[in-house]
Amino acid sequence: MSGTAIASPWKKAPERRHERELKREAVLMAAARVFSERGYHRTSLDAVAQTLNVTKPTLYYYFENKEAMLAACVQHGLDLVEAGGGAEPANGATGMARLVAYLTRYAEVSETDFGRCAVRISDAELSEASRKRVRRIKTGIDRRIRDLISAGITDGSIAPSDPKITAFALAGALNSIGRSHQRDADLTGSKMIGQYIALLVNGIAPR
Amino acid sequence: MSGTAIASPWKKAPERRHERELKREAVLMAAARVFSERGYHRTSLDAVAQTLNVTKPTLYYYFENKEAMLAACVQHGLDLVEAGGGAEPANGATGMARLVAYLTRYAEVSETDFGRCAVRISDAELSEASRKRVRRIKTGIDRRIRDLISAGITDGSIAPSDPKITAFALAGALNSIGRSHQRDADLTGSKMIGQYIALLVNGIAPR
Amino acid sequence: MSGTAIASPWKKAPERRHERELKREAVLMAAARVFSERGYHRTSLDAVAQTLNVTKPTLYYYFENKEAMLAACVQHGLDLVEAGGGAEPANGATGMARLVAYLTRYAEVSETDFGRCAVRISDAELSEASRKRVRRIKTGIDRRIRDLISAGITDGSIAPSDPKITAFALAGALNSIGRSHQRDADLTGSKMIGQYIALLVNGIAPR
Amino acid sequence: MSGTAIASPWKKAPERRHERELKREAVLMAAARVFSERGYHRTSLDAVAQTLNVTKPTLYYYFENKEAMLAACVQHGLDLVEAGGGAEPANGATGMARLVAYLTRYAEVSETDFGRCAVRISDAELSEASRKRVRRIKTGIDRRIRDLISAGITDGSIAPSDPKITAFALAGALNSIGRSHQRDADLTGSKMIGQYIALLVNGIAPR
DNA sequence: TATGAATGAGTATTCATTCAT
DNA sequence: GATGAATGAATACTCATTCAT
Repeated sequence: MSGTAIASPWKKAPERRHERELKREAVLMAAARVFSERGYHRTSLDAVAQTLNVTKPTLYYYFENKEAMLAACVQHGLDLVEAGGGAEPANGATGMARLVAYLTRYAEVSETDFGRCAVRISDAELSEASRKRVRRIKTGIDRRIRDLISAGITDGSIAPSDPKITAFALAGALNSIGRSHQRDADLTGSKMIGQYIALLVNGIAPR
Repeated sequence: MSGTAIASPWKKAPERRHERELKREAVLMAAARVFSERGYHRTSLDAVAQTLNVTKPTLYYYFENKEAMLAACVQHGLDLVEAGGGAEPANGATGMARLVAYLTRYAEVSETDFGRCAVRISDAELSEASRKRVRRIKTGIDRRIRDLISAGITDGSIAPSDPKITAFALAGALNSIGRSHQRDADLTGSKMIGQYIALLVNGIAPR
Repeated sequence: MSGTAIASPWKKAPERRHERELKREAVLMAAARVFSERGYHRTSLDAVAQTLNVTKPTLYYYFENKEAMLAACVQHGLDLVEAGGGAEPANGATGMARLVAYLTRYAEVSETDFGRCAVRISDAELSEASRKRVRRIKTGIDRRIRDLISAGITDGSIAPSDPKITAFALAGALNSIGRSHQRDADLTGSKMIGQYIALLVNGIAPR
Repeated sequence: MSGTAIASPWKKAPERRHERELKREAVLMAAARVFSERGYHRTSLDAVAQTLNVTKPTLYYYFENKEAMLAACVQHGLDLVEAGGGAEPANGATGMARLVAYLTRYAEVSETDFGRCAVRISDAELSEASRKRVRRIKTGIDRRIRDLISAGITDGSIAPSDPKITAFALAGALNSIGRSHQRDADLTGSKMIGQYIALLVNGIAPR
């Protein structure tokens, strides 16, 4: 045997691609954080760059422009919701149980930077192209919630109501989580989410 | 007798003050409309001025600066909520009844331009000064809701819960009304508000 | 009589409008000068502003954007050519005489800052809208030259040739005046223009 | 005998140098094409690189910087004119004949990408350094034309005139060929060049 | 040789704000 | 009261250029 291979100082192509991907993600996370903290319009790309110890043009190496960064944040936030799973019809649970699982996931994501971006940014701030894409995802989520409600109504686990309005109200209520400024520990965290959803499930009237 | 008084071309002081007040309100309404339509940061003062057929500097005669206009919009929106009354402890109604009345009012105001301003602007987008002012008003409303909840819990008309979280959830849920883009007729109007609040009161679980 | 009127310190509306017009022209002249000296792309609006002792945003008060300034320069240069007159068919002169008059005017304008702008800027640098406008004027000038050539050929004062190519060559030749860097006194001024045009009229071959 | 030589995977030095030369030329041609199509300043090095399926930094391996590329284009264009020959005093032809040959060559080159680069770039758009270099080459051509004119005047084949102005006018007129946007077939090609030069030789006045 | 990554310097444009009139 | 004019400050975006690999 002719000895051990010497570790090459040059990174291989796949490794490079992976590194780039990592950096892109880092940019995205930084952006999500700053956007959700100071608002999209009040945030300059300089601010984003600074948190990464990079210069502004570097950001353009990873994203076409500021709006693309925002769109990616929003999209990522929304994707996280779907990525949670738990809403599959197959698993034998009641509509209510599946809905609660989904809403919990939704609420949890709303507490992340990405979720806050998704919830805080008005569609009007996105470019036509991004708007369409985002709208499609949001519609998907809305439909998912409506379907779960309908299923629950059918199997008797949810009280009859107009699924459209109910879905709108539930999502809207949960959105306020991401919209609020989470300085208050009581209004953050999984315990709070539990109470929050329990409220939506049971209402405020005594049973 | 010393003859009839000649109509002075100069208006009297009180009349002038009144006129100024009227114009100030006109500016405010215009601002509320445009801000709520395009978002505060995306709206230039030129746009506000244009809808009034005035020039930009004129606005400065009525408001110190752009943020002051926004703050006034928000404040006005929140004032409208309080102005609705119905939350007075004296009138013998249950906490629940008074809470429902208050929330209804809240929801209705959320559909106005002023309400949308109040609800759509994230605290993060305001300067420190305005942020404080707005926060104070919002805190007032929050306290009002909490108090009503507590009263309801005490008189048995509302199920026991943490008033803080419940108030947060209720307000948040209603805010989504003002935040939504009211293109959908089903998701606007007083009928919808009724269903919306009924949902919050009764929850989605069957009773 | 109750005395002489006191000169009001406030300028009257028409005077104001006039003043604005003057300033706009001043901006245009400054732009024409700088553009023609350093080239459109190498000239920053800061440079234009500096020659006027104004700040950059002031320019935007008079022109929509940089390209609009350029377009106005070009248009003004081309307009100057037509404004010269002398090409009217009515005046009994031969086609040749009228052509020479027109070309002389053309050459003279080419020596001005506006003319140099018109001649130096490629159509490609203009916006679609400006391009069309400019192209229309240029076509008009081209047609004017062709018509004069045709008239001259008809009345025998000009040798027969393809008016299209001849017009192209004449205009092209004269354009080089505006394109050259006039540091050389021998290659500027009316005397030079005379010789230049005489050359085009008589050719270089001995007669 | 020591066996057959193994073909080395490394290319010999001269071959390498040659390859490099070829690539450098490829870069130059690509640059000339893009510069002449979109204008020097409006063309980014990315654009040049793209047409070669290379990345931007690669260009720097062959040229010091962007301006050096432009200068090389211009120089190459002007070299092409000289390379045409035909202007040698020795061959017994008249000054006029030699001048016509030279101008024809000049016009032909003006229709190439390199020629267009040379003709389209205004001195004002270049840096001081490049300007000097380009100016020197242009001066060389100008002198050549003047000499031919003088020779023609001397041998009687060209009408007496100021060689300086005449040379300026002839070159200027021919430059317009390269400057025009050759969409019009009538205004391109060798036939047109013939007519163009005939016009300059004979003038437009009837003989 | 060629490239991925990063950057410095520049530039057009917007907009809230001021002020003399 | 209202406006024309002007400005300072900010900011997104571009691009030639560099350098380690």
